[in-house]
Amino acid sequence: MSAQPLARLAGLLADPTRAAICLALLDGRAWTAGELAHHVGVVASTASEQLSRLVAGGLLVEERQGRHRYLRLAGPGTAALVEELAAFASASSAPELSAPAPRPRNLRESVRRSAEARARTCYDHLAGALGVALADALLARGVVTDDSGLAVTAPGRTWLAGIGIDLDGTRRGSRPLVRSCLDWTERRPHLAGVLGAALRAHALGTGWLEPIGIGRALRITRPGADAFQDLFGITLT
Amino acid sequence: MSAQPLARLAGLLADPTRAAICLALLDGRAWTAGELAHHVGVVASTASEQLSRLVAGGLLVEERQGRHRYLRLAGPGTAALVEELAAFASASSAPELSAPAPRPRNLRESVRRSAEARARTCYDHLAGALGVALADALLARGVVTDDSGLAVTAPGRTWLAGIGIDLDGTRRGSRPLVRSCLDWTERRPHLAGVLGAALRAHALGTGWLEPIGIGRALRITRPGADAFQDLFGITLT
DNA sequence: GGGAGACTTCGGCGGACGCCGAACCGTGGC
DNA sequence: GCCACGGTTCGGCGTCCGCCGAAGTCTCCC
Repeated sequence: MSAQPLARLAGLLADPTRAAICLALLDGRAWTAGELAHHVGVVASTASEQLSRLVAGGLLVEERQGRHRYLRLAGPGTAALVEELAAFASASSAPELSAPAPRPRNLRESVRRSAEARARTCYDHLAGALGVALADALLARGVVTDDSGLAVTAPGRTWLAGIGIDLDGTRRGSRPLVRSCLDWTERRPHLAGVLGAALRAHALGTGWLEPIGIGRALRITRPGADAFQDLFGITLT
Repeated sequence: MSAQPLARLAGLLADPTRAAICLALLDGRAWTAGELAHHVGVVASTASEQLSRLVAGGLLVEERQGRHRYLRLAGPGTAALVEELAAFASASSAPELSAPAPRPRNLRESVRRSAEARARTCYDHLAGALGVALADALLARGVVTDDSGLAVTAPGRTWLAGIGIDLDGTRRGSRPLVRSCLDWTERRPHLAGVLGAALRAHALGTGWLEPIGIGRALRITRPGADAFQDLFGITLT
């Protein structure tokens, strides 16, 4: 109601350093303070201050282990908020907000980017070309419908259970069962929410996907490619 | 992807004055620059600067008429974003973010607040005790379901058409048919999206509700009270 | 045409903020 | 016990930002 809380929350994300930290944490993992400092390009002391601020504001939670301080986003709700703001910002038509050409600086960077564009983690669900293709496939097969708001159909639920994804088993607090999340590289929606998280967990659990290095990029394994083809009709180029 | 756009967008809402402006505009109307300046308690020149900034950032759009400059939120998406952030901020458990006791300063203010708590506009849909009661009623009657994401049921659509609310007629771009929006006074969800907007439009069009003064508060008329009772089973205290 | 009113531009003030380097504190390894 | 190392605290610097008042521009109305 009052403007103060809104301004303070927005203020937490209003700094490029803090914003970059939150975006990095969208990969869903817990990072150490040092990793984050290096990743966003500030000195350790600066990162420490900003991290404390984000924790105090409730956006991040910390976990201390020995001489390390691990940080991650406070929860799915927080991740969804950051996602949404980032998507809105990058989709904004205002030229004022568009990025000043963030092109890759070297080959390594370029390779990483193309891998991320193909398949990556977005907090706890799948994004990139694979994520968007999955969303399309599930819509086309009637597992998910968008008639009046995104929803999982009754037959869809059964079908998912048949391939080992049990949505009933997952306790859902107030978290939506399925949610749309705008994909930054594809500029089209992929699936988040409980279903999105379950899909990612299943793909990693069965070995369809595996992480590449420490980033958020994912590799599609040989059995994974077969599974996506057979079950979802997705042919990967 | 890059942190810059995110930080800039958040920065627009990171100032109490700009945040208050956006919250005021959540009533869905177009305000003049002077009204906004007075409402948020800054001098005209200050408001002018901040408004220009919000327009440049794409959050607001302006319309010049004679010597007046009318401002409103850029669209439903923008309103949803502001709503969501505000809800997240006020629901945040972090004591750091909670408001420092914004109690009413006089009787007039107090009266206005209680009217707003009963029924008010939230951008283009209904909020307050009435908004929440409507959401409950529509869920209880099966017009809307929350089984797997909020959705309008097939019989619900027919029932709505029967009382004069035609959802098919409204062109929906990428806007969700029905969406949940956390109510600030009730701390429970009410209905937004195309359905929420249609409900409000219908209630105002049929005279069930009428605006009180220039604020966002709404008065429930005598026929309105009857209609809410007969059609939705809502008894207003 | 003159004047009132809505809005904007500009200069300047004060405070807040983000950054860094240096010193400090704990933990873990040798 | 010592050292390396991750992280934190502190002081200080420069910048940015929001605010106001005063002057200026434009529109409408008489």
